[in-house]
Amino acid sequence: MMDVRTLCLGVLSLGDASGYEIKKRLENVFSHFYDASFGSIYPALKRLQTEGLVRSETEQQAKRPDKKVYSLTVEGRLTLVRELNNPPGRDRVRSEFLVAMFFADLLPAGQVGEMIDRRIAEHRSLGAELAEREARGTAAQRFVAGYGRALYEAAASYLEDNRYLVESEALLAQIDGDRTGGRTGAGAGN
Amino acid sequence: MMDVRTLCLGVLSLGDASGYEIKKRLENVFSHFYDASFGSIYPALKRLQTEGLVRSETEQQAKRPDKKVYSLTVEGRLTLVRELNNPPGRDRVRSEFLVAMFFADLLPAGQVGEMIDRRIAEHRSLGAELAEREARGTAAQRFVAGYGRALYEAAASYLEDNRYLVESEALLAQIDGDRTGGRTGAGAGN
DNA sequence: ACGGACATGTAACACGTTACATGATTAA
DNA sequence: TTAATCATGTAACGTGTTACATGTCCGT
Repeated sequence: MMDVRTLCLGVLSLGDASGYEIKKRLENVFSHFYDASFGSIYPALKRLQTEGLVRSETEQQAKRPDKKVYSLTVEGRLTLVRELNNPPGRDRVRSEFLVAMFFADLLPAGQVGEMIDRRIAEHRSLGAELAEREARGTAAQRFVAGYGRALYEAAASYLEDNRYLVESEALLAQIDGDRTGGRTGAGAGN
Repeated sequence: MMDVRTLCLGVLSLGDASGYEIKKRLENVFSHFYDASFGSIYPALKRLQTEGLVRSETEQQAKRPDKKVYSLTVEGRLTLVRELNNPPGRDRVRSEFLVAMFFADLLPAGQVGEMIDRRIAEHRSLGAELAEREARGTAAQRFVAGYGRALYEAAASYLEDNRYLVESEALLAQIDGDRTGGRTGAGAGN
């Protein structure tokens, strides 16, 4: 069971950090394929400490709340390695976008086109972000960043090449007209 | 908020079905990018019914528990469309595999190689499965299946092309030796 | 005799999110 | 002065999983 706790151990294996810093590092690095919030990180660290997998030193700071800097114990490092060695479970993907595409028949074609436009732009930009990260870090870190970038690019390309499948109405309406202009935002109120 | 309830509405928009059948259809179609279990589907249908979004007819069956066949109401269909029209949130990916790769330095290189071998095989096989599905269904359904297939393929190719980044030890040990043979399964105990 | 597919449902549990509570510093 | 960053933590809530409860039929 790979949960927030393991993730915390992992981040700590790269260097000591406070709960706050762990969150930041997870955002930088893992945000593309794993999420975690303060509400899960702080309790996780607390429990890891009672289990002896991490140790903390309170660093007093002037004008700021004390900072609890955590570090891995030997046991914690062993647990991490054991956890990482477990055969990884299947990736879990939860994509509202793909659900919407699956039921594209129920949506106005223009709306579908807009969603795809946005998605392509998002993926290109996220891919570019990861491409930058691919230049830095350890080989393993570059490997993971590159993986993300490759998938974002593959997704964007697929969308570009196959969008006609879900935009049939638009296809009939304007065979080779401009694809980006002319659509008003449909305010989908709750 | 795109949850199991919306998914149920979606499946029902393709035809009436019982809770059990909804589960099966979700398995076939969505299993690659969305999960749902009986424990979430049955309560969801119940609540959808009290909210008037679905209607049920009990079909009596000899020698089997009665089957509750659900169908969408007009309101349900409207709700579904409204929901699908909401700008889709970001995809959530949770990959134990990528977490393990990120910390590959902590693992024996052989172990990493094995994980990658398995992952490539899995992705190729899941991709092939989707490729079959790509031949059937509506255009939208083929679009989504194709998307999945494209991503599985991209991932598998990336892993093949870049695995050396996380297998440096293995790389030093056997420059161009056979990559698949010779590794014994390391029993990763609990 | 055993497991798997069919069929529905509940309860306990795990996990994570969001919002709340508190409070200083710094840049726009 | 308003928002953002730094900094920790709790409580309520939502959502989903797993296991349990029940029972038949069919294939091996």
